[in-house]
Amino acid sequence: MTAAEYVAPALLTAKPSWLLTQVAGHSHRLLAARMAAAGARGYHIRLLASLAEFGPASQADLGRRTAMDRSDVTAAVNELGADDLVERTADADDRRRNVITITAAGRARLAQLDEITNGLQDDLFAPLSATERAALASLLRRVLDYQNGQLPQEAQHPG
Amino acid sequence: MTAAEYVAPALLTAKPSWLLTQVAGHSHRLLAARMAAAGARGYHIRLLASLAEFGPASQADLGRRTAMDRSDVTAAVNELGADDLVERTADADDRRRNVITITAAGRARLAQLDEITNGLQDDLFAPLSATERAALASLLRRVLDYQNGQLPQEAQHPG
DNA sequence: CGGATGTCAGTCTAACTGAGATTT
DNA sequence: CAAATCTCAGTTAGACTGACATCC
Repeated sequence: MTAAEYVAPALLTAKPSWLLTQVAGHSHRLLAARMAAAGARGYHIRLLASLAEFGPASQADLGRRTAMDRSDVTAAVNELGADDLVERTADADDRRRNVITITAAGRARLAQLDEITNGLQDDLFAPLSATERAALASLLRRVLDYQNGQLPQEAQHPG
Repeated sequence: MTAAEYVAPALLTAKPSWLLTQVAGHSHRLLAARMAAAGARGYHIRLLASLAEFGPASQADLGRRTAMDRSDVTAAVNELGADDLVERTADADDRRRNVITITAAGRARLAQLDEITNGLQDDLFAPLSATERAALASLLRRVLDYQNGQLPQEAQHPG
Protein backbone atom coordinates (compact mmCIF):
# COMPACT_ATOMS: atom_id res chain seq x y z
CA MET A 1 0.00 0.00 0.00
CA THR A 2 1.43 3.35 -1.02
CA ALA A 3 1.36 6.11 1.51
CA ALA A 4 -1.35 8.66 0.90
CA GLU A 5 -0.29 12.07 -0.31
CA TYR A 6 -2.00 15.30 0.57
CA VAL A 7 -4.70 14.77 -2.03
CA ALA A 8 -8.21 15.86 -1.26
CA PRO A 9 -11.16 14.27 -3.05
CA ALA A 10 -12.42 16.02 -6.17
CA LEU A 11 -15.84 16.21 -4.56
CA LEU A 12 -14.31 18.74 -2.20
CA THR A 13 -11.67 20.40 -4.33
CA ALA A 14 -14.25 21.18 -6.98
CA LYS A 15 -16.00 23.52 -4.58
CA PRO A 16 -14.83 27.10 -4.26
CA SER A 17 -15.74 27.09 -0.57
CA TRP A 18 -13.32 24.23 0.06
CA LEU A 19 -10.49 26.03 -1.70
CA LEU A 20 -11.41 29.17 0.16
CA THR A 21 -11.31 27.64 3.61
CA GLN A 22 -8.14 25.69 2.90
CA VAL A 23 -6.25 28.73 1.66
CA ALA A 24 -7.71 30.84 4.44
CA GLY A 25 -6.65 28.25 6.97
CA HIS A 26 -3.12 28.43 5.71
CA SER A 27 -3.26 32.21 5.78
CA HIS A 28 -4.63 32.21 9.29
CA ARG A 29 -1.94 29.81 10.50
CA LEU A 30 0.83 31.91 9.00
CA LEU A 31 -0.57 35.14 10.35
CA ALA A 32 -1.16 33.76 13.84
CA ALA A 33 2.39 32.43 13.98
CA ARG A 34 3.92 35.73 12.96
CA MET A 35 1.64 37.71 15.20
CA ALA A 36 2.48 35.44 18.12
CA ALA A 37 6.17 35.93 17.39
CA ALA A 38 5.56 39.66 17.72
CA GLY A 39 3.57 39.17 20.92
CA ALA A 40 0.24 39.97 19.31
CA ARG A 41 -2.73 38.23 17.78
CA GLY A 42 -5.23 38.79 15.01
CA TYR A 43 -7.68 40.74 17.12
CA HIS A 44 -5.07 43.37 17.90
CA ILE A 45 -4.43 44.61 14.39
CA ARG A 46 -8.13 44.69 13.70
CA LEU A 47 -8.79 47.00 16.61
CA LEU A 48 -5.72 49.16 16.10
CA ALA A 49 -6.41 49.61 12.39
CA SER A 50 -10.00 50.58 13.04
CA LEU A 51 -9.03 53.06 15.74
CA ALA A 52 -6.29 54.59 13.60
CA GLU A 53 -8.50 55.01 10.57
CA PHE A 54 -11.84 55.96 12.09
CA GLY A 55 -10.79 57.48 15.39
CA PRO A 56 -11.87 56.76 18.97
CA ALA A 57 -14.93 54.60 19.41
CA SER A 58 -16.95 52.74 21.98
CA GLN A 59 -16.28 49.05 22.38
CA ALA A 60 -19.63 48.17 20.89
CA ASP A 61 -18.89 50.26 17.80
CA LEU A 62 -15.46 48.70 17.55
CA GLY A 63 -17.06 45.29 17.56
CA ARG A 64 -19.39 46.21 14.74
CA ARG A 65 -16.65 47.78 12.66
CA THR A 66 -14.27 44.86 13.02
CA ALA A 67 -16.78 42.00 13.02
CA MET A 68 -15.74 41.07 16.53
CA ASP A 69 -17.95 39.99 19.37
CA ARG A 70 -18.45 42.47 22.21
CA SER A 71 -16.95 40.11 24.76
CA ASP A 72 -13.88 39.57 22.59
CA VAL A 73 -13.48 43.32 22.18
CA THR A 74 -13.45 43.67 25.96
CA ALA A 75 -10.69 41.08 26.31
CA ALA A 76 -8.61 42.44 23.43
CA VAL A 77 -8.90 46.02 24.69
CA ASN A 78 -7.68 44.78 28.07
CA GLU A 79 -4.64 43.26 26.38
CA LEU A 80 -3.90 46.33 24.30
CA GLY A 81 -4.41 48.58 27.30
CA ALA A 82 -1.94 46.56 29.37
CA ASP A 83 0.72 47.53 26.84
CA ASP A 84 -0.48 51.15 26.66
CA LEU A 85 -1.40 50.74 23.00
CA VAL A 86 -4.92 52.05 23.61
CA GLU A 87 -6.57 54.14 26.29
CA ARG A 88 -9.95 53.38 27.85
CA THR A 89 -11.80 56.41 29.19
CA ALA A 90 -15.34 56.92 30.34
CA ASP A 91 -17.74 58.55 27.86
CA ALA A 92 -19.14 61.66 29.55
CA ASP A 93 -22.11 61.77 27.18
CA ASP A 94 -23.09 58.12 27.67
CA ARG A 95 -21.88 56.58 30.87
CA ARG A 96 -22.55 53.05 29.64
CA ARG A 97 -19.73 53.46 27.17
CA ASN A 98 -15.98 53.39 27.22
CA VAL A 99 -14.21 55.49 24.65
CA ILE A 100 -11.20 53.65 23.25
CA THR A 101 -8.39 55.76 21.81
CA ILE A 102 -5.22 54.60 20.12
CA THR A 103 -1.97 55.89 21.61
CA ALA A 104 1.26 56.87 19.87
CA ALA A 105 2.69 53.54 20.93
CA GLY A 106 -0.40 51.92 19.46
CA ARG A 107 0.23 53.58 16.10
CA ALA A 108 3.81 52.36 16.14
CA ARG A 109 2.57 48.89 17.00
CA LEU A 110 0.06 49.06 14.16
CA ALA A 111 2.80 49.97 11.71
CA GLN A 112 4.80 46.98 12.88
CA LEU A 113 1.86 44.59 12.57
CA ASP A 114 0.98 46.07 9.18
CA GLU A 115 4.43 45.17 7.92
CA ILE A 116 3.87 41.62 9.08
CA THR A 117 0.63 41.36 7.13
CA ASN A 118 2.23 42.93 4.09
CA GLY A 119 4.95 40.31 4.15
CA LEU A 120 2.26 37.69 4.48
CA GLN A 121 0.70 38.68 1.16
CA ASP A 122 3.91 37.99 -0.72
CA ASP A 123 4.40 34.61 0.90
CA LEU A 124 0.80 33.53 0.52
CA PHE A 125 0.16 34.69 -3.01
CA ALA A 126 3.60 34.16 -4.47
CA PRO A 127 2.34 32.16 -7.48
CA LEU A 128 0.01 34.96 -8.53
CA SER A 129 1.02 38.01 -10.53
CA ALA A 130 0.06 41.46 -9.36
CA THR A 131 -2.77 41.49 -11.87
CA GLU A 132 -4.02 38.14 -10.66
CA ARG A 133 -3.84 39.22 -7.04
CA ALA A 134 -5.94 42.24 -7.88
CA ALA A 135 -8.43 40.03 -9.70
CA LEU A 136 -8.63 37.72 -6.70
CA ALA A 137 -9.11 40.66 -4.36
CA SER A 138 -11.79 42.11 -6.58
CA LEU A 139 -13.76 38.86 -6.69
CA LEU A 140 -13.48 38.37 -2.95
CA ARG A 141 -14.46 41.95 -2.24
CA ARG A 142 -17.64 41.57 -4.25
CA VAL A 143 -18.50 38.41 -2.36
CA LEU A 144 -17.80 40.06 0.98
CA ASP A 145 -19.80 43.16 0.11
CA TYR A 146 -22.68 40.95 -0.90
CA GLN A 147 -22.47 39.06 2.37
CA ASN A 148 -22.42 42.24 4.41
CA GLY A 149 -25.43 43.49 2.50
CA GLN A 150 -27.22 40.30 3.48
CA LEU A 151 -26.63 40.83 7.19
CA PRO A 152 -29.47 41.55 9.61
CA GLN A 153 -28.06 45.08 9.91
CA GLU A 154 -29.88 45.64 13.17
CA ALA A 155 -27.42 48.36 14.13
CA GLN A 156 -27.12 50.32 10.93
CA HIS A 157 -28.21 53.94 11.02
CA PRO A 158 -27.49 55.21 7.51
CA GLY A 159 -27.17 58.94 7.57
CA MET B 1 -22.41 59.81 17.75
CA THR B 2 -23.62 57.72 14.84
CA ALA B 3 -23.63 53.99 15.25
CA ALA B 4 -20.79 52.27 13.48
CA GLU B 5 -21.62 50.22 10.43
CA TYR B 6 -19.86 47.05 9.39
CA VAL B 7 -17.01 48.93 7.82
CA ALA B 8 -13.50 47.59 8.16
CA PRO B 9 -10.51 49.91 7.84
CA ALA B 10 -8.92 50.20 4.41
CA LEU B 11 -5.64 49.10 5.92
CA LEU B 12 -7.21 45.69 6.28
CA THR B 13 -9.61 45.54 3.37
CA ALA B 14 -6.80 46.34 0.96
CA LYS B 15 -5.17 43.04 1.79
CA PRO B 16 -6.21 39.89 -0.06
CA SER B 17 -5.58 37.83 3.08
CA TRP B 18 -8.13 39.89 5.00
CA LEU B 19 -10.75 39.44 2.31
CA LEU B 20 -9.90 35.78 2.18
CA THR B 21 -10.31 35.15 5.88
CA GLN B 22 -13.48 37.22 6.12
CA VAL B 23 -15.19 35.41 3.27
CA ALA B 24 -13.88 32.09 4.52
CA GLY B 25 -15.17 32.86 7.99
CA HIS B 26 -18.60 33.51 6.58
CA SER B 27 -18.40 30.32 4.56
CA HIS B 28 -17.31 28.33 7.57
CA ARG B 29 -20.13 29.75 9.69
CA LEU B 30 -22.74 28.91 7.09
CA LEU B 31 -21.39 25.42 6.52
CA ALA B 32 -21.09 24.62 10.22
CA ALA B 33 -24.65 25.76 10.84
CA ARG B 34 -26.08 23.65 8.04
CA MET B 35 -23.98 20.67 8.94
CA ALA B 36 -25.06 20.95 12.56
CA ALA B 37 -28.68 21.11 11.44
CA ALA B 38 -28.06 17.81 9.65
CA GLY B 39 -26.36 16.34 12.72
CA ALA B 40 -22.90 16.43 11.16
CA ARG B 41 -19.79 18.58 11.12
CA GLY B 42 -17.04 19.54 8.73
CA TYR B 43 -14.80 16.62 9.55
CA HIS B 44 -17.48 14.14 8.51
CA ILE B 45 -17.81 15.17 4.89
CA ARG B 46 -14.06 15.30 4.52
CA LEU B 47 -13.67 11.70 5.62
CA LEU B 48 -16.69 10.38 3.75
CA ALA B 49 -15.67 12.09 0.51
CA SER B 50 -12.15 10.76 0.73
CA LEU B 51 -13.35 7.22 1.44
CA ALA B 52 -15.90 7.33 -1.38
CA GLU B 53 -13.44 8.61 -3.93
CA PHE B 54 -10.23 6.79 -3.01
CA GLY B 55 -11.59 3.71 -1.27
CA PRO B 56 -10.84 2.21 2.13
CA ALA B 57 -7.83 3.59 3.95
CA SER B 58 -6.03 3.54 7.25
CA GLN B 59 -6.73 6.36 9.66
CA ALA B 60 -3.26 7.78 9.16
CA ASP B 61 -3.73 7.88 5.40
CA LEU B 62 -7.13 9.47 5.86
CA GLY B 63 -5.53 12.15 7.95
CA ARG B 64 -2.98 12.92 5.27
CA ARG B 65 -5.52 12.96 2.49
CA THR B 66 -7.91 15.25 4.31
CA ALA B 67 -5.39 17.47 6.12
CA MET B 68 -6.71 16.27 9.45
CA ASP B 69 -4.76 15.38 12.54
CA ARG B 70 -4.54 11.70 13.48
CA SER B 71 -6.27 12.27 16.79
CA ASP B 72 -9.14 14.12 15.13
CA VAL B 73 -9.51 11.30 12.62
CA THR B 74 -9.89 8.87 15.50
CA ALA B 75 -12.66 10.92 17.06
CA ALA B 76 -14.48 11.55 13.79
CA VAL B 77 -14.30 7.89 12.79
CA ASN B 78 -15.82 7.04 16.15
CA GLU B 79 -18.67 9.42 15.44
CA LEU B 80 -19.24 8.12 11.92
CA GLY B 81 -18.99 4.54 13.13
CA ALA B 82 -21.63 5.12 15.78
CA ASP B 83 -24.07 5.91 12.97
CA ASP B 84 -22.85 2.97 10.83
CA LEU B 85 -21.61 5.35 8.14
CA VAL B 86 -18.16 3.74 8.14
CA GLU B 87 -16.75 0.41 9.24
CA ARG B 88 -13.52 0.01 11.19
CA THR B 89 -11.79 -3.34 10.67
CA ALA B 90 -8.34 -4.59 11.54
CA ASP B 91 -5.77 -4.63 8.75
CA ALA B 92 -4.51 -8.21 8.44
CA ASP B 93 -1.35 -7.09 6.62
CA ASP B 94 -0.39 -4.44 9.17
CA ARG B 95 -1.84 -4.96 12.60
CA ARG B 96 -1.08 -1.42 13.67
CA ARG B 97 -3.69 -0.18 11.26
CA ASN B 98 -7.44 0.04 11.08
CA VAL B 99 -9.00 -0.12 7.65
CA ILE B 100 -11.87 2.33 7.36
CA THR B 101 -14.55 1.58 4.79
CA ILE B 102 -17.56 3.64 3.86
CA THR B 103 -20.93 1.89 4.08
CA ALA B 104 -23.97 2.24 1.87
CA ALA B 105 -25.48 4.43 4.55
CA GLY B 106 -22.28 6.45 4.51
CA ARG B 107 -22.60 7.05 0.77
CA ALA B 108 -26.17 8.18 1.23
CA ARG B 109 -25.03 10.49 4.00
CA LEU B 110 -22.27 11.84 1.78
CA ALA B 111 -24.78 12.59 -0.96
CA GLN B 112 -26.88 14.48 1.57
CA LEU B 113 -23.93 16.48 2.87
CA ASP B 114 -22.76 17.13 -0.68
CA GLU B 115 -26.09 18.72 -1.46
CA ILE B 116 -25.63 20.97 1.53
CA THR B 117 -22.25 22.15 0.30
CA ASN B 118 -23.58 22.61 -3.22
CA GLY B 119 -26.31 24.83 -1.89
CA LEU B 120 -23.69 26.71 0.04
CA GLN B 121 -21.84 27.66 -3.14
CA ASP B 122 -24.93 29.33 -4.56
CA ASP B 123 -25.60 31.27 -1.41
CA LEU B 124 -21.99 32.28 -0.86
CA PHE B 125 -21.04 33.22 -4.39
CA ALA B 126 -24.37 34.54 -5.60
CA PRO B 127 -22.92 37.84 -6.90
CA LEU B 128 -20.44 36.01 -9.14
CA SER B 129 -21.22 34.57 -12.54
CA ALA B 130 -20.28 31.00 -13.37
CA THR B 131 -17.24 32.29 -15.24
CA GLU B 132 -16.18 34.40 -12.30
CA ARG B 133 -16.63 31.53 -9.87
CA ALA B 134 -14.41 29.41 -12.08
CA ALA B 135 -11.82 32.18 -12.18
CA LEU B 136 -11.91 32.47 -8.41
CA ALA B 137 -11.56 28.72 -8.02
CA SER B 138 -8.65 28.67 -10.46
CA LEU B 139 -6.78 31.38 -8.61
CA LEU B 140 -7.38 29.75 -5.25
CA ARG B 141 -6.38 26.34 -6.56
CA ARG B 142 -3.06 27.70 -7.75
CA VAL B 143 -2.41 29.29 -4.38
CA LEU B 144 -3.36 26.08 -2.57
CA ASP B 145 -1.21 23.91 -4.84
CA TYR B 146 1.69 26.24 -4.22
CA GLN B 147 1.16 26.02 -0.48
CA ASN B 148 1.01 22.23 -0.57
CA GLY B 149 4.20 22.17 -2.59
CA GLN B 150 5.83 24.22 0.14
CA LEU B 151 4.94 21.70 2.85
CA PRO B 152 7.58 19.59 4.60
CA GLN B 153 6.22 16.59 2.68
CA GLU B 154 7.74 14.16 5.15
CA ALA B 155 5.19 11.51 4.25
CA GLN B 156 5.25 11.71 0.47
CA HIS B 157 6.40 8.68 -1.46
CA PRO B 158 6.08 9.71 -5.11
CA GLY B 159 5.76 6.66 -7.30
C1' DC C 1 16.51 0.10 17.62
C1' DG C 2 13.81 3.81 14.82
C1' DG C 3 9.49 4.79 12.88
C1' DA C 4 4.58 4.41 12.07
C1' DT C 5 -0.04 3.77 14.01
C1' DG C 6 -4.04 4.43 16.89
C1' DT C 7 -5.75 6.32 21.16
C1' DC C 8 -6.28 9.47 24.86
C1' DA C 9 -5.94 13.64 27.43
C1' DG C 10 -4.97 17.83 27.05
C1' DT C 11 -4.09 22.98 25.07
C1' DC C 12 -5.12 27.04 22.21
C1' DT C 13 -7.52 30.41 19.28
C1' DA C 14 -11.50 32.36 17.20
C1' DA C 15 -16.11 32.68 17.61
C1' DC C 16 -20.01 32.58 20.07
C1' DT C 17 -23.69 32.29 24.09
C1' DG C 18 -25.86 33.64 28.24
C1' DA C 19 -26.14 36.10 32.22
C1' DG C 20 -25.78 40.12 35.02
C1' DA C 21 -25.17 45.08 36.39
C1' DT C 22 -25.48 49.62 34.70
C1' DT C 23 -27.20 53.30 32.01
C1' DT C 24 -30.07 55.57 28.37
C1' DC D 1 -40.44 49.76 30.65
C1' DA D 2 -37.25 48.30 26.52
C1' DA D 3 -32.75 48.62 24.70
C1' DA D 4 -27.81 49.33 24.63
C1' DT D 5 -23.32 48.78 26.86
C1' DC D 6 -19.72 46.44 29.25
C1' DT D 7 -18.07 42.50 31.66
C1' DC D 8 -17.52 37.78 32.90
C1' DA D 9 -18.06 32.79 32.64
C1' DG D 10 -18.59 29.16 29.85
C1' DT D 11 -19.05 26.57 25.36
C1' DT D 12 -18.00 25.02 20.66
C1' DA D 13 -15.32 23.59 16.45
C1' DG D 14 -11.08 23.21 14.52
C1' DA D 15 -6.41 22.55 14.88
C1' DC D 16 -2.80 21.04 17.34
C1' DT D 17 0.52 18.76 21.15
C1' DG D 18 2.43 15.25 24.01
C1' DA D 19 2.26 10.94 25.76
C1' DC D 20 1.57 6.03 25.59
C1' DA D 21 1.17 1.11 23.99
C1' DT D 22 1.43 -1.47 20.02
C1' DC D 23 3.35 -3.12 15.87
C1' DC D 24 6.46 -3.05 11.49
